[in-house]
Amino acid sequence: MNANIKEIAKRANVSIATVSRALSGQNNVREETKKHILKIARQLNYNPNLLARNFVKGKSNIIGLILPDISDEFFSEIIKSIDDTSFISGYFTMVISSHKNRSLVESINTMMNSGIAGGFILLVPFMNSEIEKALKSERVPFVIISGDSELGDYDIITIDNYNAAYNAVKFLADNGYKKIAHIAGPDENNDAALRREGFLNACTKLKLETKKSWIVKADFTLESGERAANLILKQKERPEVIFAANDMTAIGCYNAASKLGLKIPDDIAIIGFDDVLISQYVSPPLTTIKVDTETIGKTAAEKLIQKMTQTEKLKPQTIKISTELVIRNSC
Amino acid sequence: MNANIKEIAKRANVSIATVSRALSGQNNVREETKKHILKIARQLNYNPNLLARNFVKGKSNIIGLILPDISDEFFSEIIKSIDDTSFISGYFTMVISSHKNRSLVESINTMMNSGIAGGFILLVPFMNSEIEKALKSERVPFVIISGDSELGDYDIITIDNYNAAYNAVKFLADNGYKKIAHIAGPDENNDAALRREGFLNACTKLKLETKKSWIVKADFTLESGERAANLILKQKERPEVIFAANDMTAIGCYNAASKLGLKIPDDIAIIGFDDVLISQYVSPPLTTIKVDTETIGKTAAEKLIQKMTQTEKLKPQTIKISTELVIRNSC
DNA sequence: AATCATTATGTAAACGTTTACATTCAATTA
DNA sequence: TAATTGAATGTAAACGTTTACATAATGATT
Repeated sequence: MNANIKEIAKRANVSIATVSRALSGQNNVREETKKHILKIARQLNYNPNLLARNFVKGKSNIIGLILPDISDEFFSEIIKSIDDTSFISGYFTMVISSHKNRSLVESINTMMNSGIAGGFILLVPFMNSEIEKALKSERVPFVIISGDSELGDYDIITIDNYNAAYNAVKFLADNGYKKIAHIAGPDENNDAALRREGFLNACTKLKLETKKSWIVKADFTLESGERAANLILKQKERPEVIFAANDMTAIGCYNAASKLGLKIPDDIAIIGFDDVLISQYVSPPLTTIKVDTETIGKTAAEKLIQKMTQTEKLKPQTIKISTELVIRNSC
Repeated sequence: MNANIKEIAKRANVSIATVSRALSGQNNVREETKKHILKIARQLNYNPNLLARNFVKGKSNIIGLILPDISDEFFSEIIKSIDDTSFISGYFTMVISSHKNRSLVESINTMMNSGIAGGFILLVPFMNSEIEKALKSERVPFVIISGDSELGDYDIITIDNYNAAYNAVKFLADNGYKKIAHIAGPDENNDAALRREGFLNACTKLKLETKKSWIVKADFTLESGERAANLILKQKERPEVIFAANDMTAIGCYNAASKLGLKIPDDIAIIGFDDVLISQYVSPPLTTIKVDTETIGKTAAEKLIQKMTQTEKLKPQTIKISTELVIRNSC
């Protein structure tokens, strides 16, 4: 059985109100009394009942984290970063992933209405009217982590996909590449769409050669990358470099190249996106664009906590997290 | 503002007790009344206040998940699997990772004493007296996921490290290998210790040749694996195969072999442990031991929920999750 | 010494649920 | 018909905390 403030009050010979004040670090309690109370609390190994506290305060110090149905490196780092940041400000992180048994909308509704979370962070690759509707009540504050900064009038933390892609292509141009292909991600994924847009605009602006048959869609998996690379590399005219929408796709290109007897980067150069762990270990190490997951998580948590603590409503804000080109040996 | 049972009671012209009973699906309420109440609840878009419910029931439907300070593939899969399983039984998953700002012991204490979690799952690679002490109160039920099944008198979900290692060596023996080396994990890591023990016993039993200089310690990282492999492969007498304590170490061996001009598996064969994502993509694909993270998470969550729901105290149980040899081309 | 301002402490209500116990009402039995 | 049972519903307390308001104690100012 855990001790409670009533018990402490009895032993310290004061009222529960004084105990509450002493323990929650308020200043309107005599130094001596405070010390006495704290001592007894320590003796009893007292821990405040957070459920009671959250309940009576009408708000929770739990931050919900809604994840879509995928598990990858990216998420475990985001989770960690959010948990780190939340903890420092006295919050807990609750994970609620969506999957066959629970839809994203259901997760949002739970976070929004059960009172269990004081705010939440929503990771979504896309937006639709169902989600939009679930978010409308705004009963508890939230922020969104997404590849798309144009989802609507929300607080959004986003990767600067467009500029990252643009600059990657610029880097390739600066290094003398002229003929460039792209393996895109799934259509409905906003990160993918923006990377593709950045690629296309850079090609036009920088006068690089590309063509329809060099732009192949894949779905972020290694296998789809290999398939797509095959389609590109078996054409009569071959590009000098492939810009893959993510690292796994890029590694798929490695496989395709290897099977076709093409040397990287001499016969075909490759650049990826994400900088996943493997990228530095493939051979040759993959040049890619590093996404700073730690900053993303940290920024999202900080923004959310800001919203949770301040009363006046601020205008929704989009924060773009910049990326970094990691130059290795694949181009 | 969320509706509450008081409001529903008023509109339905019944007492809050009846509303509570109707909503929590108890049978001692007239069918007609129940329907009426549910209808009004739906109209008001009522969601029970989980904080209040948990608080008054004196137990929480939140499952805490305490993670050590590492982020890898393994964890994100475990988290997902636990969350999946918990959700089906009506529980939430709260992640609390340990790191520079918060020690493992502190995490345990929070879970144990704040009332915020009704139970927790502890992932620990080792046990010490501090942790032991924190666990002693047993104020809330918990289970442990660990490589060591001999941590103490706890409910433990564990990988069958010893037998997995033993069988891996047996597999090598069956395939004609006679001279075998081992790159071990850190001393204080129990998974590592058991794998090493399985290796040693198998060598003795199956009369395989190994020696002290062929057993080198590393720390589960790729770099340490490369270093260790170098120490082994540069000796006058070279083993035929290296059993690495985990896949990352094994991939370190790949690097060392490649730099020494040794062909895998002809000059030196390699076997790993874990079956991380990369393993199937390195060249040649790595033969390794697959750890079924999904089953681990599921089993842990189910065991915990069982403990949380039943009153009588059962004898602590150790559940060993078996592994599976994934034969690829590295030996 | 009397008044006022300030600080410390106490009293009691409030948060939204669940649930033990009490009550009512109708149906069944003697 | 009276007594008994059982189901449906109501009443009110309880959970542990915070906090508005009331009161008491202290110190400062006249």
